[in-house]
Order: sequence, then C-alpha cells, then structure tokens
Amino acid sequence: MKLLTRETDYSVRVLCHMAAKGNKQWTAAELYLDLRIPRPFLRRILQMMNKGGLLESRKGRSGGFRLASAPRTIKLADVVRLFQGELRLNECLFKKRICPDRKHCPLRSKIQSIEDYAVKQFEGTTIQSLLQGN
Amino acid sequence: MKLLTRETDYSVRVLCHMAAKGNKQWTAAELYLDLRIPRPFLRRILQMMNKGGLLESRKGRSGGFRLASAPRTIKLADVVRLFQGELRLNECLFKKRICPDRKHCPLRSKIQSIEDYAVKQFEGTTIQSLLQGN
DNA sequence: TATAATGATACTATTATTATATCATTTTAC
DNA sequence: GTAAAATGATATAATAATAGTATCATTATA
Repeated sequence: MKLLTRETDYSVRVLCHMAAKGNKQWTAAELYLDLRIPRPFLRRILQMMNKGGLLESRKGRSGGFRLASAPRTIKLADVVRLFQGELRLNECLFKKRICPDRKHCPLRSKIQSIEDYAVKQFEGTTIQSLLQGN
Repeated sequence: MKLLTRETDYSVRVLCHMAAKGNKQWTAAELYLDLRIPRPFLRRILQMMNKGGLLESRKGRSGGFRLASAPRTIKLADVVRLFQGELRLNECLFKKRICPDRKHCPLRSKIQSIEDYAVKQFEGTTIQSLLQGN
C-alpha cells in the first residue's frame, strides 16, 4: 500500500528539483527532460500545483512555472492535502454505511493515533528540509 | 484512503465477537446473523483466518470455527499481516522501476518512520485490549 | 502572426479491493 | 448407509481508485 500517491510523490520531486536550482522558471518540457515523469501526467500535476498555490505560472510563449514561495515554507502536508485531501486513514469504515458503534470503536482510536502521527510528520517536513536530507 | 482493508476490519470484528462470548464454536451462518458481513466474503475470510492460524475449524456437520488462541495473545498486527502482508507504506515508489536514488530519498525515511509507528501500534494492540476499549 | 507555452477537460488503462458463485469434501445425525 | 449441514478450494465478476493519455482552447511573445 502507499501512503503517498504518485501525484504527491512526483510533485515533491518537482518542488525539490525546482528548489535546488534557485528561483528559475521552468517549462513542463524542461522538467520532463530532467525528471522523466510521464509528460501529460506531469503537465496535469503542474497545473494542479498552480491552482493549489504551490506554483505560479506564466502563460504564452516563454511561459512556465516557478515556485510560489520559499522552499522552507512549503510543507509536505500542503502537497498531500492538495492531491489526496485531508489524510483520513479511517476512511473506508465509515463511508457508505455508518459503523455500528463508531464512537466506541476502539480500532478507530488506534488508527486515529497513527493518522495524527503521520500528519505531524507531514507538517514538520518542508521542501527545504527534504533537500537537506532531514 | 484506508490503512486497514475491509478484510482486516471484518476479521477484527469477528475475532472480537468471538472473544466476547467465551470459547464457543461458531458457524459462518451464525456469524453472519450477528455481524451482517456479506456471507460469501465472510466465509472466505474465515477460511483465511483458519489457514493463517487465527482460528481453528471443524469440518462436516456440526462443524464451525473457534479462536485458535487466547484473545490477549492475538495481535492486531497478526490480522493485518495475514490480510495485507507486512505493512509497507513506501510500496508504490519502488515497485516496478527503482527509485532513482532510493538510499538518499529523504521522503522514504519520513514514510518509514510513520510505518514504524503504525506497526508499533498494531503490535501493541490485542483482541483483548480492543474488547476492553484500550 | 506563427509559435510555443499553459489551461481545461474528457477519456482510457491498470490495479487493488470487494464481493459473488459453485462445486468438492468432510462429518455426523438419523 | 445416506442425506444434510458444515467447511475447503477456487474461479469469476463488480467496483472504485489510481495512473496515464489525448486533444483542443487560450495566451503571450519573438
């Protein structure tokens, strides 16, 4: 199983790659050459990161993408939220039909505790810290 | 997303239900009446729990299932392992193609830390502790 | 004004999970 | 002995999430 989807994973790579090279502007084509993320997928991700405020974009010829903010202010949690929504490790159990005794379900609190831990990790990780290998 | 699959979830319910009623033997039909887990799915799960050593079974008329060991010795980790294999939250990234720099991937260590925490929770949780609401 | 970029979006493919269905085998009550 | 009631084994279908593709519209500039 995977805690992070590929969209999240690829996006982190993009952000790290950009952050490593200062405040340069990048086209999708350039990023493809460097990172080999499937091209149309990459483009969609870039657009989502733009909409989500992680990147800024310029349209038209000589357009491209750049980081919207400093690497130390971009949290892994932001990327996860953008592509996966709020982390909810309990999801399935309560989706369509209500769990018979949600309140007292002791499994729930275990999962919740793991979820909390994961979110804390994501909140405490920035693009900068990833670049520094922390 | 869900940390536990339905197989795992259902199985925990079955184990807790059994544990709550002493060392009784149960048929799949009885468990269905009590737990309303889809019947063929329930049967398959019971068979897997039997093979996996969580339950014992008796075949033939007046056959059925019972706990293979005391509730305090059955760990949530055992159930997860049986139905989901070793928890591997990193899975996707390294599946088909190798991550370009697995060793140095700082994301990996974050995920690993979350995985370790989750496993610790699972190891520390037993059917008995779930019954007691811990 | 042609070109080279992003924007928007519909579509397809793949995979994992969830669920069903069926027939074989075993045991026992009668 | 044998029918009935249980599990064993296993193939298949349905659903949903993820991953990836394709295409046309729009924008800006060389």
